[in-house]
Amino acid sequence: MDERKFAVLKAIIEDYVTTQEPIGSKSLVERHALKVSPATVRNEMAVLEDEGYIVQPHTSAGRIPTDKGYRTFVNRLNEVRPLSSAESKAITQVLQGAVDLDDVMQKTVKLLAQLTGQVSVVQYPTLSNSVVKHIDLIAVTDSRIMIVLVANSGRLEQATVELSKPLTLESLDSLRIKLKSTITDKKFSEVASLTSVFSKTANPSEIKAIESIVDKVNFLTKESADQKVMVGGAGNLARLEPAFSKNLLPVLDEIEENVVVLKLLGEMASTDDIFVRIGHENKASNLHSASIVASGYTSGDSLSKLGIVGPTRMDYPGTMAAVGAVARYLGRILGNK
Amino acid sequence: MDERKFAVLKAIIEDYVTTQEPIGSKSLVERHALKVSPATVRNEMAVLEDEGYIVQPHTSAGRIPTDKGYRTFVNRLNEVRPLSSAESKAITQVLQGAVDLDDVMQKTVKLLAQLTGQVSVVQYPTLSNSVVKHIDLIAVTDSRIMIVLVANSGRLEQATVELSKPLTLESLDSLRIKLKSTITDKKFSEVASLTSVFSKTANPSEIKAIESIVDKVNFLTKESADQKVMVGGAGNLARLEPAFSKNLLPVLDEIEENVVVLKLLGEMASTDDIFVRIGHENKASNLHSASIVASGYTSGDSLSKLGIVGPTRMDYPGTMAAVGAVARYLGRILGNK
DNA sequence: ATCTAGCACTTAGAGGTTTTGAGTGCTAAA
DNA sequence: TTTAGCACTCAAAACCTCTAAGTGCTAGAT
Repeated sequence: MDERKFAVLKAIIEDYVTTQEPIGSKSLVERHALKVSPATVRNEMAVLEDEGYIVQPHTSAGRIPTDKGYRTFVNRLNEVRPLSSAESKAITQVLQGAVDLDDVMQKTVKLLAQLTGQVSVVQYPTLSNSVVKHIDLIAVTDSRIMIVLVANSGRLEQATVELSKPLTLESLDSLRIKLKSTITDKKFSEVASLTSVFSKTANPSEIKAIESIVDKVNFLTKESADQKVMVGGAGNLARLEPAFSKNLLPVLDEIEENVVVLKLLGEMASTDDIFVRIGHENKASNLHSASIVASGYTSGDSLSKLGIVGPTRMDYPGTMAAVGAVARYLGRILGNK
Repeated sequence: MDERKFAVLKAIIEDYVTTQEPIGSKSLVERHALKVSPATVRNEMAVLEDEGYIVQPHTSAGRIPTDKGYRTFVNRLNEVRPLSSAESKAITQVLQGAVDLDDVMQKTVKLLAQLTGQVSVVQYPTLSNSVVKHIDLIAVTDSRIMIVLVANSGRLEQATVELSKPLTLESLDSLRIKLKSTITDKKFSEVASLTSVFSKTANPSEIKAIESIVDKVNFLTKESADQKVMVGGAGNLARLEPAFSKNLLPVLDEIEENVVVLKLLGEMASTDDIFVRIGHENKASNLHSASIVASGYTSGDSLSKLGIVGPTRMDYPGTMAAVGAVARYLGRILGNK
């Protein structure tokens, strides 16, 4: 695509994103320093429309960008706009103050929502490459055992088991010690195979209790338990057009259920570039008028994802910059640990 | 207030809540089995308006309820409507499946949001009456110590401390043992006074590290760290009138910061009745067009709160029933632990 | 070969007017 | 005390007109 045509497309997108109204040739020339007349711009626009980059909602109106238009615009954004110093300051300040991983995740998701004005999603650091740093079994009552697992990434997982027959404190303690020595510093993905022998050597009367505890430990370290995400800025939906938010509500619910998020974020290649999926590029039909901007972030060995969901009509450069910056800072914060 | 007048008020409220439009005398008589003519109803309405229970948005329109109208309506709801069996089934099923306290809270907040269609808030079980069941210190790296505290309510608190000078594993272990024997089975509120002597007996070279760990433990058990809440259903805002959600957004942000929630929920007396605060009864001016329906729930020794925030125009009987039922079930689930 | 000025044409939406109908209060009879 | 009847009110719907922002095309200017 020739240089001037792209300039026109870019101008249309920029104006449309802010005004949310179809853009005509005259106002384009006025607001941007295109050094040609409206008539020339009109010719360019006619061509752009033929080629599917923009459309006219009705005959006597201006043009609005199509998904294809946004796509070529985004593709041409070779370098990501840097954040303003105020923004990057805010990021470091907010994330600096977090006391634990949950806190970091919560602050991140909120930050991302505020910076972009969209609904944000952050995936917890994955466990699969992490290593068990600590395991504990705590008898909250006689028959309720709480399991606490800590990963080297700082991620903490807990679960409780209800035993049908109480375990003596001694047995619990010996199980704890045995578990601890077996799986400490082992990868989460290896845990299940390492603990499978446990029940065989156990005292027959305790075998059932021990089995249920070990089962739960394996459950916690299992791949599928690993899809923990946090969603934030759902209130931003209220700011957007009602029609859009109506479409998105069920998606949000699903995200909170952690079901869709894998697909949503997982579809993207696993580098730490910034990925953008625009409108119909999303497979879910609920998302045909939505775009996703996401990025991977690294914490120690694991690569996880974060991103935002918003209307196709969004400020891509700004959003991409925010997502990228947050991913980078988050990686830095978690990497330091 | 005489019986028939109340019947009229009630009918107006019920219709207005569903249609969201001013209610006239004729349609009232049609939809409800009032055994009088529209003219009679009109007379009653005129009186109700004089007394401030309802207003006319403009001369040629029907009436809508005032805060005072809602208030008398709510006050007369002596018995709370029971939930449908499908609803109570849903509650038990959802809460049954939770694996740990965080899970319970998250499921509860979501459930409440879905049942009521409003924004919901659930406070974690308070720590002040709880007892320390377990404490652990985990060296995630040389100089990063993770503190894990478990309450008998099943609530787990964590924090990390960054030490300026690493502690040997032996010292850490002895500190852990000392802490454990000192504060296990003690109330959270007592912890700070019990640990104050720790730094005095310590080896001088380690005094700083130990102090910073003990400080953090005290911080975790402090009253003010106790205001943990979870907010859900923010997406429901999108369903409501934009004007309303605009007002509420900042409130939500504050709730997520845990700042306002104490006041919001704390203003209510501490029984486990269901409390309703309607429109201008709320002190915050942001909430003048909002109502709060809340209830306390008990888990073990501690009494905590949960509730919802919505427009004054809401289905009070249904909402109150849902809030009450969720509070009851939540207490039961947590009490069992 | 482009670009641009000019012009005829289109049409959504703004602004203004009319009509409609749901609602009222009052009066007088049941 | 209730209700039928009636004149009155007024927001909102329906309708109309006009405007202005937009278009495409043609022919002259660069």
